[in-house]
Amino acid sequence: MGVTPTEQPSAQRADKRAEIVAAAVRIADAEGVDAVSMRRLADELGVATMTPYTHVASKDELLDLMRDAVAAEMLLPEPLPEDWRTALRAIAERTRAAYEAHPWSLDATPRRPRARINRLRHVEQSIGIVLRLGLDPETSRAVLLSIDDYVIGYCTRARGRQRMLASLGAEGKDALRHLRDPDPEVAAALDAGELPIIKKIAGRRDRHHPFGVPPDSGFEPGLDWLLDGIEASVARAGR
Amino acid sequence: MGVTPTEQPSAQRADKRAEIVAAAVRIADAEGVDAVSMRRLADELGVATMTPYTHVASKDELLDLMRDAVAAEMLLPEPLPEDWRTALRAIAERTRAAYEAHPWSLDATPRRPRARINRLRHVEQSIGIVLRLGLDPETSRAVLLSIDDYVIGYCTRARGRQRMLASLGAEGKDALRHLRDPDPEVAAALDAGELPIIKKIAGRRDRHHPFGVPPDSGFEPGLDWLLDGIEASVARAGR
DNA sequence: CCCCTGGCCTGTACGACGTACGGACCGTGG
DNA sequence: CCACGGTCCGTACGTCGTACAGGCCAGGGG
Repeated sequence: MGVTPTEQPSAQRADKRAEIVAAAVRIADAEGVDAVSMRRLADELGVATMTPYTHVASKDELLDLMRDAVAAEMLLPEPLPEDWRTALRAIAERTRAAYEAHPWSLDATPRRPRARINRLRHVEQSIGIVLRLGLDPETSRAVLLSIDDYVIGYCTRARGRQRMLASLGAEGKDALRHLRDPDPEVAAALDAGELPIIKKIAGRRDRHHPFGVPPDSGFEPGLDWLLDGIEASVARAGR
Repeated sequence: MGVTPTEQPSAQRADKRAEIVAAAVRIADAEGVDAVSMRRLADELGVATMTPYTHVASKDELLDLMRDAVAAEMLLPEPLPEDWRTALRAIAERTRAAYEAHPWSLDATPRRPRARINRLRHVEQSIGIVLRLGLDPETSRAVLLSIDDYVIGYCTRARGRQRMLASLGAEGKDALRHLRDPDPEVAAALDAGELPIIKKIAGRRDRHHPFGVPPDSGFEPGLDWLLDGIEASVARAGR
């Protein structure tokens, strides 16, 4: 059938778009998403305020494209490891690294999510691995999504952590105060003997860790537990 | 020691604050966080634009308080179930329900996270359960956080899903088009035979599900796998 | 050859946002 | 009675996303 090539947007136009997105990503990496305004972006590109709109429909679309640029970094070079567990771990780790390098991409999700190419490539890789397990489609989907969920959740919390440490670092020596009497309500609850466990732990923390914040418990343990559970489930199904 | 009660802010002041926060939550529930502007909030309260600032330092603090209001809904009535696994599941489920009722609370995280009372109460409950496992503190923390991560990740993805369905529903019959030719780049990749698995699955989807979107694989399976992994780990440690 | 057309680019302008600030009001203690 | 501290109000500033109305220029048809 004569396939009309779906309105291909001419290579140079695509290049300009990519350039705009790359500049936006650079700004976001360096100064956070909030620093990415259309005016700032236009300045960065040496162009008038409204010019980027020639290549990008709206700021929402721009953010969507920026997220897809991050998704490109989640792709693992083929061929993937043969063992499904090793492969899923590798993908999860790569995904974590991408989110950690561009924490802003976890921030606001777009109002109107569209299926972008790199996100789809990433999904394609993951599905490919999961299908090797030979589970029914329903369960396969659940495996894929549960791992995704864990990774996203971990990265979201890690970003919050990072932000907190940054703000503590910026405050200098008064940093601890922020933890010690955080809020009148909290202070009252602590005095009243509510929250006994937290009170005990908080006391220990202040002495042992910089800023009173213990090191992160890490990405691996939870991922391993999840994979253990999946593996056991696969073993049961395979009997 | 003469404890000065840390500047208690007088009951009526606290009431006003709570009223403001409640109104903001109401707006966010009904129309999304973006609808919560200080002007709109003031209107809602029948008060001048700047008046809420008498009781709330900034919009960031307001958002923080709104999130804490959601955290209050995550609290489980005492006494908690005796079995640790049942209790953790109950907390996770309750947390999921709270996020689902107020999806906006997963949106932007505050620049300067403070420890608020309800969040702390929620953490206190969770820690209490995890400590029953008798693991070393490090591992206990990992257990707690990994479950948290999974829940947050799941809810984040569920929110995206919900948003997508809403936007598809709003578009009427053309909804499917949005999935069928999502983007020139994607169309090209599909034609070129990249993404074979997705192509096959997408074909199947369109026929079987409303809007071509399959039902969610659910919260339970992933949570169970994670808990299975944790339980096995506990069993090994307890030998 | 000219001229016209269609795509890129520009500048100005509008409405909404968060919030700084200075003044008005008002109940309470000296 | 007055003065004062806390509450409330209105105006105003700077920034944001973006609608819109032109300007520029290359390339193709008369």
